[in-house]
Amino acid sequence: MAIVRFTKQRQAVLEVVRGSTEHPDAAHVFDAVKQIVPSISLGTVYRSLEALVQEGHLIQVQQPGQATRYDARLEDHAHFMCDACGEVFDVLIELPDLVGLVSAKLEGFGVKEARVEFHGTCRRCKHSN
Amino acid sequence: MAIVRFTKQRQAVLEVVRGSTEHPDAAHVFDAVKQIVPSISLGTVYRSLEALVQEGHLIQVQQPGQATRYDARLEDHAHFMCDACGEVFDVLIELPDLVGLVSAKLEGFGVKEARVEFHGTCRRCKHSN
DNA sequence: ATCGATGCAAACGCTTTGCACTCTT
DNA sequence: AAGAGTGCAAAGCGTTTGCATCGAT
Repeated sequence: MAIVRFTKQRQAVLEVVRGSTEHPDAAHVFDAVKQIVPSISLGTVYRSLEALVQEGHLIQVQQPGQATRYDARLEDHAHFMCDACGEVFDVLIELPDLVGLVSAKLEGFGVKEARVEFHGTCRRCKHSN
Repeated sequence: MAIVRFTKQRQAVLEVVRGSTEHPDAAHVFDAVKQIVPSISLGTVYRSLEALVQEGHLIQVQQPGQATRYDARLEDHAHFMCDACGEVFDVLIELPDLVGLVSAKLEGFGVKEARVEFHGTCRRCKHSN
């Protein structure tokens, strides 16, 4: 499903995610977008996010048992998830070529992507106890 | 929540996951366990799986937008998820020490775990088109 | 004017939970 | 006998979808 019409709703959704550093989920995007387009519905937020992901303008960040979050940072990167506060941090560090490593071993498989997700305690949570 | 009573339901749930190579989700476990304990309910399957995870007898495998799957293989390992058929494969390959790598860079963070998830096309799906 | 996008509300799938009852300990 | 575990059904939550209407092209 390609975006063929650039409505104010989709522009607003994209702006909100781009302007956020917190990897917002659909509900947070909804709240923020309402300030720009008060009449927007949650369904439209979901449809817009999906379209923007398909178009390659956003990526999804999944956290076990939580709502899908969205990230406007398109370069390949990992995420750190704080198990205490739930916050998600970008990990902008060059990692080894895992796809190459695994491709060599998984004969006949088409390995396209490696997603890396770190877990632990963030700086703030670690220091506040 | 520790398991303080080993009921036949929990034993059956653990046996089913241990005896499966397909990383079953709660519904699949439910279907299989019914052959052993016909009266079991889905709620009990969920509670048993949760307890077994807490106790360290099972781990969870999450696939974006899909039901949580369970894995009785306890050693640290990655997973390969086929984007075509949805099947999940264990990746039993020694990977670089990502936690150490990232710990050195994320000053003040307590990095405990790195989860690695490969995506692409499995052997069967790749060869059938 | 077309037909993709929207708003609304209902429905969905997975999971959790309240309650009375059961059965391991 | 105590209270953790069970079965059942209802509810919860994130997400999707049907439909009539709106509006970008």
